[in-house]
Amino acid sequence: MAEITVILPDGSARQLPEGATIADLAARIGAGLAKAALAGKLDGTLADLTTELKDGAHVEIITPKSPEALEILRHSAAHIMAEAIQELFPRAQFGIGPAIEDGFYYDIDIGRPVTPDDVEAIGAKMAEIVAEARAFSRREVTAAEARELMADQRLKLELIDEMPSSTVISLYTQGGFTDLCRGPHLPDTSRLAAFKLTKTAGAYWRGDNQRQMLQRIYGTAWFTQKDLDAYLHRLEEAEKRDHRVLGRQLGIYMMDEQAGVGLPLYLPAGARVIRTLQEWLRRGLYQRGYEEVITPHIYNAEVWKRSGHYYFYHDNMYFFEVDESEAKNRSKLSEYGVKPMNCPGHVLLYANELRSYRDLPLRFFEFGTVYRHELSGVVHGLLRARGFTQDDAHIFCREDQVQDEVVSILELVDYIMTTFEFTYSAEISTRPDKSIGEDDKWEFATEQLKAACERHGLSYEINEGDGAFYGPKIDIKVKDAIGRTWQCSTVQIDFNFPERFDLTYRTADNSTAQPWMLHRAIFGSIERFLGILIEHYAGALPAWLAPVQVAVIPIADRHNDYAFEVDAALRAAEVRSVVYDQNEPMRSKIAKAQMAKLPYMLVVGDKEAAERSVSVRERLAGDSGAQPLEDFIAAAQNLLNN
RNA sequence: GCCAAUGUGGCGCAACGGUAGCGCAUCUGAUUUGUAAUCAGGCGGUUGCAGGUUCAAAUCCUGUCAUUGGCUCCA
Repeated sequence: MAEITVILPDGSARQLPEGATIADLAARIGAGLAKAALAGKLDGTLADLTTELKDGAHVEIITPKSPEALEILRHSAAHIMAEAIQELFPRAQFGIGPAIEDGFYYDIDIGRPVTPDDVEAIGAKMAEIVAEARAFSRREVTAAEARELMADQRLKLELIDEMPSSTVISLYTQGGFTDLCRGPHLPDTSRLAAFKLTKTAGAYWRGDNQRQMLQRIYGTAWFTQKDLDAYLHRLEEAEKRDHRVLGRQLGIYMMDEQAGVGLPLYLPAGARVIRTLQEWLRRGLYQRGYEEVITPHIYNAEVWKRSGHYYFYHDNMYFFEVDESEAKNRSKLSEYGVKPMNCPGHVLLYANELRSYRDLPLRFFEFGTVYRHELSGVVHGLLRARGFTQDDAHIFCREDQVQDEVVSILELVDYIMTTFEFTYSAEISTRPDKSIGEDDKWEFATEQLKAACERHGLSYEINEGDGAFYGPKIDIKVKDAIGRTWQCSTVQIDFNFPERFDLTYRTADNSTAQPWMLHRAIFGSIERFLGILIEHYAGALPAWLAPVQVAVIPIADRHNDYAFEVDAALRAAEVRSVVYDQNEPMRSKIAKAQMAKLPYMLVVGDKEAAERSVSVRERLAGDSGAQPLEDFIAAAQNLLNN
């Protein structure tokens, strides 16, 4: 796109060549508000144009190759796709077709599913439209006129109906296709240089699962073919990092149809990593004044009724009945529910004894394995499973301690995320429509979260109405090595549980008060976090976390004895070591260790056996020469134990 | 749960109406290797499952289960 796009105060856009002047722009606008606003500022090029004009009016300048220009390109691509669909399926109904990250989509209804052949035909038709350089033109109509023009487009009519009848509606037309649209768009279809239709999917109209499912066609669009190729290459690279692929290659976990959907089984390497992560976090939590507890996996249904989960989440929990009568010919059925979270256990522990204000804050943590009957369509490897382990904690504290506790949680989050080289951002979610509790409590809790973020120097965005039903929360989103974001940590303030379970403590003046309760998880789900780590590091976990840290590689069979001696010494020093004693050339063993992404390889041959040394090869740095075995072990202990 | 696509030896793939083939891995033998893959031979599948069409089905149809990509959901 060689044009600068100027979006005028009325929302319409003009494209001018790079290097155009403000006078050129004024000439293109004709009479009207914008021209008046530009009066007296006609000197210079568009680059000199200030976006704030007279009387509060402003223009937006979109330069070539900017993110805004890319969005225009993609939005136009959606219109071009819609035009192609209309030509191929004249009776198609159109929903919405926006630009999205990396591309665009359009929701349509052609009375049947969209097949791969259809997609190919649509892509080919788009190429024709692009080749014909059909101009985009804008015009404005009243809602009534729009209704008339869109008379056979029931989905569009629905959109028009939702706008106030006084709204001026803008329409964009290219070729024979007209769409309701705010714009702006490309000057003509030939500017769509590089695009590809990527996938189809069903999507509910207006995102409402009670309504009709439309067919969604996704595409991606870029300024140049080179950009498109680079994008497709990026996708391939991301696929190679897929934790499900690497999880298999590295022997982390498996799934088995016999076990059930969304229930991973951890292989030795996976178990090692998970236990290492837990042990590391456990040490950090003890240092920070947390106490570990262990609570049941199942509870009598009465507990879930009291907490409200029995009613709120019944379909997403696993309930079962047990006959508890030990006498014959009698039955006494009890209902139990498998825990979908760890809160009730910690609440019961709190209520076990009379608490004093001096006891607070009380911080209970647990690696609690929970089960949630997630919809079959949402399970995804370790990232969304039906069984997973939370690094869960509940902090019971006085009102004046809430903010300090939140700050210290944020500090812990920072320590953990920094360890894994994640950058992260925060969102504060406020009261949803469907929620419980008094306004002043919500307000107090939300203010505490905001104040804690500010004290900690963490900027945040507000996610209006996205809190839990019982309280507001801070969500932490981490950004991985290839720029994707993942939701991990969460801090939630809760006043529902303390109320429902009558939690109290004795105050300094010997009265009774209700504690505040914080829920927090740092990893969120340990297995999910492991999945993210695998993708973040492309399977090459940091040495301290690697399931196997060292491969001892004997050059020939006669070096096996020494290799096992080295292995035993490493194991004695708590280094996770294996011997590659297969009857294979050393080079082949090295290749295998490299592919297993082991951090260290110790090559031992005649020379090493004679002088009791090891030749060290690092996974990334390569061969770094021989050193005495004791030296390597001493260094390894520092390096491999975080 | 909804829409679509896909299920072939442990893993990755081929055959797409004429009763399954390759690579890796595994096993056996040879080889004894100095920093990313030594050679040879062998084993292994009634093509997710259940029906149907056909002289003939991995291949076509129906159902079902699972996986994948989306949608909705995620306490």
